[in-house]
Amino acid sequence: MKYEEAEKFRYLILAAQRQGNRLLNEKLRGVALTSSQAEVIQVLKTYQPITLKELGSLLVCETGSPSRLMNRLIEEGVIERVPNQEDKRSSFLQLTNEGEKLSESIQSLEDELYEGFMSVLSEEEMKQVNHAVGKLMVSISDPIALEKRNLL
Amino acid sequence: MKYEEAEKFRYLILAAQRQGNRLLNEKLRGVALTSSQAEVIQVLKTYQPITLKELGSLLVCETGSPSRLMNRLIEEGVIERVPNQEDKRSSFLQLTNEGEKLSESIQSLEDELYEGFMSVLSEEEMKQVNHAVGKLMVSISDPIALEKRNLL
DNA sequence: TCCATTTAGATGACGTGTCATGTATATTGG
DNA sequence: CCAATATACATGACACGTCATCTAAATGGA
Repeated sequence: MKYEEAEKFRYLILAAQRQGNRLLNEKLRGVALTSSQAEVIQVLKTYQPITLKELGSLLVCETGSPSRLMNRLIEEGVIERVPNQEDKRSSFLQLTNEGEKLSESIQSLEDELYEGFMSVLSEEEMKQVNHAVGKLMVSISDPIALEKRNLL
Repeated sequence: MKYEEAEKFRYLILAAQRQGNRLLNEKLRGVALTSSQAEVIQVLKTYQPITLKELGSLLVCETGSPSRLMNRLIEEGVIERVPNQEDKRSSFLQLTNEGEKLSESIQSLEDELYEGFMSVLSEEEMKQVNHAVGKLMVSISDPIALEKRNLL
């Protein structure tokens, strides 16, 4: 049982991510968005207008550039492209009016999620988890998105 | 910033799951398996022979029955089906010899992962995280797989 | 016994995460 | 200035996670 706690750690992180994701996706079903789409909208809300590359660097642990994710949101009229005169390879992304409205709905659904966490865990407990997991992230990966968004 | 720690918590869990998954998948590339396939093999190693339904209940937070995951592993000759005379809707699943061998490789790769965690986090820190996240899992979800596999 | 219901599993559909590769535009070294 | 390289993004491929739906076998009550 040398690795007992480490194994539990691994699977609890997996379970938390899966269950949390399902919970959030259920909440988001009402506004017909996925949790990934919601993350994009919330990032744009704060950082727009930005290029796809910049957006990618702000999404938590997204590797490739999220072209397809964007395409869907553009088709749905939630996000729009603004040509970038300085560099024709890219364009700037920003929320449409509809996107801005959606952002508010998302915010309140996310707040519900956070309330749920806080009804089970004390702030102290969350800080302990955040400290430990944050250390791990710094050590095993490039925590750029987390740093940029002040999530560390 | 009412939800500051809760938001960090949320994204750190996401980041940890993504990065950890990438790390493990890199390690598993040498044996041409994905982390999901590896989990199936390791569960079977311990609990075989079991039906697909039982397997599903042992995988961490798998919702549907993992038919397709199984089909690939059966095609690859890692797992085999044994007819179930008692109930012809299902069959028993077990590792082939090749599967048993793979299981040992997987174990040592997972141990590497755990060593990595332990080089950054103390056992005490992991216990704190496990306790807090475990509480959350019990409260927001049905933690059956975690309980069955003694991961709580 | 027979039919309705339940259960185990398979399958289609959709969005995502990930990697490899392709294409157009920028940049840079000579 | 131009050719080689780098960069931003798009796209194809593949496996997953998730949900809805379908099929076949088991079960249970009339």
